[in-house]
Order: sequence, then C-alpha cells, then structure tokens
Amino acid sequence: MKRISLSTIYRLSIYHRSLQRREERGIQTISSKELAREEKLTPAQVRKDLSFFGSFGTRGLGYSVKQLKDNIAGILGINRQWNVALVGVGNVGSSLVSYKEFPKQGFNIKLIFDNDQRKINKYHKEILVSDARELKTKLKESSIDIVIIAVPASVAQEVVNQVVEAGVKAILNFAPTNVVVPEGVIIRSVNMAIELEHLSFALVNKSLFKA
Amino acid sequence: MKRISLSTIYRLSIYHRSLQRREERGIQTISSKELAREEKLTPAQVRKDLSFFGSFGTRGLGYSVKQLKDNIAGILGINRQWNVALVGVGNVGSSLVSYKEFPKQGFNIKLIFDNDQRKINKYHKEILVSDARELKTKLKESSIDIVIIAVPASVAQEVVNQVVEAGVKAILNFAPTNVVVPEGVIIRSVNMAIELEHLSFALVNKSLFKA
DNA sequence: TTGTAGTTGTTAAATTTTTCACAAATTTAA
DNA sequence: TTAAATTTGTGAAAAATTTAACAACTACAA
Repeated sequence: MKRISLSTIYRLSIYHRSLQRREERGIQTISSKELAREEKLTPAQVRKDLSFFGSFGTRGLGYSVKQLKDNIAGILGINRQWNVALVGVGNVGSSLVSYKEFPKQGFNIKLIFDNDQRKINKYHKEILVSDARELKTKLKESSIDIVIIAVPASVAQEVVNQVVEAGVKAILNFAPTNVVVPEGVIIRSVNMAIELEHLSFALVNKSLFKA
Repeated sequence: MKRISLSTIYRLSIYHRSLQRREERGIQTISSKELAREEKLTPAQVRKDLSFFGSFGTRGLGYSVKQLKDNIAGILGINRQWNVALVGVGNVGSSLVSYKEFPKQGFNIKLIFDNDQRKINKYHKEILVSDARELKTKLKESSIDIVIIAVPASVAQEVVNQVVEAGVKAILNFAPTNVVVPEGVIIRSVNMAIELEHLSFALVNKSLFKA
C-alpha cells in the first residue's frame, strides 16, 4: 500500500476535530467543500487525503459526519484507549497531566515517574508518582503503549534508553534535545520555542513568508 | 524574492539548535554533511535551505559554526529580544512561564493576564498577573510583539479578537480550537494531542507510516 | 420518469520540494 | 607550485504533494 505523508496524517487529525465539533452541534452530513472551508484547505485535498484509506462518502450528498469521524478515528487509532506513562513532572509534565485533550482522544496517563524524592510517592492528580529508578520494571508490568518524556535535556537520552529497553514502541519527547532510538521505535519531538521562532521569522520577513 | 516553505523555516530552527550545541562544545567549523547526519537530513537539503538566504560557507572547508549560527539567528529573527505576553495561567500557561527555552531564544514573557480573581494581582514567577479586562490597554502600552493564548477553547476567539485590536501581529495559540484572524496577523496553533495521534497512527499502521 | 443540481472518487496536470550531480572554489599535502 | 582531496552553491532531474478536471453516481424536483 502507498505510504502516507505526515501532512495527510496531520490533516486527518484536523478533520477529526472538525467532525467532532459538528457532531456536537447535531450536524448530520458534510461535504468536502465545507470541511475544507472551515480548515482553510481545498476540497480536492480533503477527498484526496480520505481516498488513501477508502471511500467514505455518498456522491451528491457528502459524508455522514458520524461515520466519517468514526472512520478517521479508526485510521488514526484513536477509536480505542491508550495507556500512557509520563516521565518527569516538572512544569511541562504537570501541565500534561491536566491536559484535557489527552483523555478526550483516548490517551490516558496511567503512570508518572520522577527522580525528585520530594515528588515520589505523592499523588499528582490522583496518580501516585513512582521513582524513576523503577521505570523499566513498572513499564513492563503495565502494558504502557506510549511514553511522554518531559525531563531535562541532560537526562533525556538515558530515560529514552530505558523506555526502549522496556519494550515501548512510541515516545513523545518534550525535552529540548535530540535523542536517538533504534529502528522500530517511533519518536516525535515537540519544541515550543520552535513555534515561536516561526512567528519571529514571519514578523521579520513578512513579505517572503509563505502562508 | 522566492517564498520560503514552512519546512525550510522549521529546519533552520533545527540547524540553529544544532549549531548552538556545537558552539558550546567549542567546535569551530561544520560541513553540510555533518549537520545533515546529526539531524537525519541530506547534505543537499542543508545547502539548499541555506542557499535561499545567501552563501555562508567556504568551499573545501564548510561553515564557521558561530557565523552560520548568527546568520540563521538573523534570518529567524532571534538575534534580538521579543516581548511576549501570556493570556491564561492555567496548567499550560504556567508551564510556559517557566519554560527555559523561551528566554534562551530571546522570547521574554513580560505580561501575564488571567480572568480568575484569585490569580490577578499576584505574582507568577516574578510577573504580576493582570486582569484580562485590561488586556487591550496594557498590550498597547507595552509594545508586545507576540501573544501566547493559553485559555479555554470557549473564550479563545474573544481573546484573540482583543489581541488583534490591540495591534499585535503574531499569536501562538494553545487553545484547542480554531480561531480566525484578519489578514496581516500571523497565528500558529499548537495541539499536543495531535502529536500523540501521530504516534497512535504509527503504532496502528506501522507498515504504511512514512518515516 | 426524467432532468437538473450537487458531490464523490480518481486520473491527470501542475506545482512544490527534495535529491542529484557537478563546476567552482578552497584547503592541504607533497 | 602543483596536484589531490574537500566541500560549497546551484541548475537540472526526480520525487512528492497539491490542485484541477471530470466521469460516475445520488438526490430531488417537476
């Protein structure tokens, strides 16, 4: 099967959100044209993105909001619950524990680790914080699917190594550093400063910025 | 001048970080090959990205780490200080106030706003929290360049409207909702759940995921 | 039932982005 | 001083992505 671009996956997430909102408002059907307009894309792009995975619409009518939403959820793997662990409950980590979008999309933080004795064995939003030294053993026991890394850059690689050794196949990294993982493990890094750098670039170079 | 793609800008940020790290380690020169290897790109891409903005290297030798870093900083507009305001000191907002990467790249949070009386007029990491009702007037007074929105989805558009009216031209939105801005105002949205959705997609569709 | 308007799914065209390939320039060694 | 080894910068080729166009199908009105 043809491989799917990151951009397409990203847009599927966007479509899914748009459909969620529409469903909440009781809207039953939607056309590629409407969906595209709301998200500032083209109808052709919406249809093309969906066409990689099947045909979900009805000619002359459009898409059933609920059905398309469910189909996209299936494609993205968010029609199920995922067990997530968080390593590091500093500023960033804490905010993620309370981030409501995660459970809403099926991502449930089940374990929290830290290496600060003042945090260990205390509850953080109903989850008991474990000692980071127990990372490997606890991850193995708990069938964790995804680990979020929110530790200082200096220890990120070491934490990642242990997570990989525990058999976890997906990592979301908030530490502002490059980490390497072996083949077969997926890692995505988030760096919020980079988002601001886009803005500063755009401010400085208004004319040559590409929408 | 040719317009620059988002991917190129993103990679410039990546190069800049890589160069910062190398400079800290006392490394003087670097080739496109090395820079590419570290960031899992191709040397041709590195050179192409840079070529949009000028020629910064020496044939046969490579690039001066410091000079290239400074040049990229100039291109990205991070060779200066930016005044940033934050609206909303909930979970996400709080973590941003303490996010060390921001000041490191020249983004300084100077004002904080909230609408919760319990937070207003108290200090949050040395910054006095202002009443959100004063948003427009205070933004105008303070020559704020960029505003970060970290409020609930339900009020995001209203906050954005006021920010725009105050004349701010760049917004970073953490509220999980679509907001519209007039022509000439740049907005970027960050949704951390989408990052997890990439991972769940990759887990579910290992084979068709495109590196 | 027929005709018209609307919308999808998909092939083809256009555009954008990435990679290739190499001349030009520079360094280093002999 | 010359030759060999590097590495940049860039035009051209290749690959990927987006957009356009349209046949096929559906809904609905007359």
